Amino acid sequence: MLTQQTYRGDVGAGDTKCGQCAYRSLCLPFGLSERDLVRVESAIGCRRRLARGDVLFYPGQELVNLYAVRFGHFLTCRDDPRGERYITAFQMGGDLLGLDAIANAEHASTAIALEYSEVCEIPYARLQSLMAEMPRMMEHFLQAMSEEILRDQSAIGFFGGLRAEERLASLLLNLSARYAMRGFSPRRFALRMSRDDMARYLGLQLETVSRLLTRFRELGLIRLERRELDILDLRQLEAIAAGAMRDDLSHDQGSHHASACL
Amino acid sequence: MLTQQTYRGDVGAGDTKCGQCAYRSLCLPFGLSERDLVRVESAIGCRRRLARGDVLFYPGQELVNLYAVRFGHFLTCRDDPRGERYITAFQMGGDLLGLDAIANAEHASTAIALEYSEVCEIPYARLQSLMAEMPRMMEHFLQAMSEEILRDQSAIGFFGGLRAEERLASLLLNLSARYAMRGFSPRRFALRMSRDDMARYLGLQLETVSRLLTRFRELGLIRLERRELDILDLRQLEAIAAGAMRDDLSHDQGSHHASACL
DNA sequence: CGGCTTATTGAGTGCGTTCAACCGGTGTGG
DNA sequence: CCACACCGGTTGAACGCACTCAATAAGCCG
Repeated sequence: MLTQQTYRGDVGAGDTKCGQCAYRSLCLPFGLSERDLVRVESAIGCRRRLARGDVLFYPGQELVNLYAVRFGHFLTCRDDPRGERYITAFQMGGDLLGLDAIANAEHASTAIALEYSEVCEIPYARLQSLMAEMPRMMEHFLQAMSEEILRDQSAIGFFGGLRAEERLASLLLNLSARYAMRGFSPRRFALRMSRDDMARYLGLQLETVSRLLTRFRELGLIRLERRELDILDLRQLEAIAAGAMRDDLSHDQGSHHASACL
Repeated sequence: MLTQQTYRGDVGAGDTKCGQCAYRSLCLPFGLSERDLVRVESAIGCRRRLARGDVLFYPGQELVNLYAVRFGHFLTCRDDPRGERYITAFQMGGDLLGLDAIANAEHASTAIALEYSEVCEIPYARLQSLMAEMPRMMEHFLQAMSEEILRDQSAIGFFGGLRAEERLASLLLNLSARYAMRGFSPRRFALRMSRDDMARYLGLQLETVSRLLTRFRELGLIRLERRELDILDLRQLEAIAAGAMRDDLSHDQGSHHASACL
């Protein structure tokens, strides 16, 4: 695994410009005028396609490009002090990758495609000069970095204080909300990552994740086949994530009385 | 607690400029020429002093200033989905506060002084225009934000995969390294935060932290009286943080054979 | 089909929590 | 001055969640 081969090509032409991109309102061009949009487009390099398992960048690699996901999914991971791999985030269309590389001019984490995916290469040097010329652009980029900080800090909270079931519910809800923001169904989507990936993201063991998914299914909160997910009771999933019924949930299945708490 | 009263004053004059600041090489002015330094100084607002327990900013507060710690210590905290408070970081001299506020133009966390402290107010609007004029300045600020991302992501790793003893060792070593970077002793310093603060940072219970500190003391790794810390065996503390002797450490005190592993 | 990866399920253990008592220092008021 | 309360910290005992080890099942691909 972790092969480095990448599919480069199909780059030319104008049908892949930001103006036509599905994630225009989420990605870098967010809130820019038509005129500024053109300048952003000019700063963006070529597209790059990756197959499932391909590595987009790895720790120690010199920072040349940042990346924006055009389609597909990624995960970014690192090693803890013990050498164990953990996952810092899952990325989908419109998300930026590589922001943690700016500190030391080299990437600090590994980014791996979870499926056939495409990214826009954003040469960091060009981005810098663009930001120097366009305060609006700079501000937006700063916001994007700040959002990354917010996300990471939230993750710290999850792993510190929350139980396994609360963490998993949080992850499902997080994915759901992000798909909703992108115009997809918040109730029905595929989990692109393996159980092990989820576990490494949540700070759990894959067995625990598997067991919890089973329990959620038994409780009628979700329907799940392979990696195809249906969220049947979003409210209750939110209640679990919020830590309601800390004792309740243990094993009493079917009572469903907790939904009255909302 | 959490009183809002702050001691404002003693602002005037030039003896508090960046050029003379002890943390000049760590803080915003890092790597700037003398000429640029003056411009940075002009952008920095007044100093502000806080007593132990004072709140510097709180969630929802409009982003007006970022802050740099001149002396003293702070913690920044938030509430997890369950309403439980957790601590995202401890800040000391030269550290920046408030970077997570840029995303939504309002602060997302609470910053509390751990002792009598002073900060520089950095009006964000002025900082923005300054960055637009000085690419060097912008780059450095982006690096600072990226570093924050790196720190937060490392924290995620700690809480996901590490044991209680490994987390605590990591915290002590982290503080040690940061004091060393500031010219203080890496082996002898005071823990400015309570056991409960440490616990809320590490995702543990305060009882667990207390027990572990006791064990570290019994193992001869540290000397600890009240909050005064002496690190006696830095190597072994590093070994623990790295997860060496996962089984070893359990209860066999005094054998010290693990130091041979290095 | 066999070989491999991914996922599920079971049984037992252990780490950290939880509840609770106790201790030392500090400040306060009688 | 001492008695008292209070806060922060330490220590003890028992419980329970999630881990660990292990076996089985289900897809996927050659």
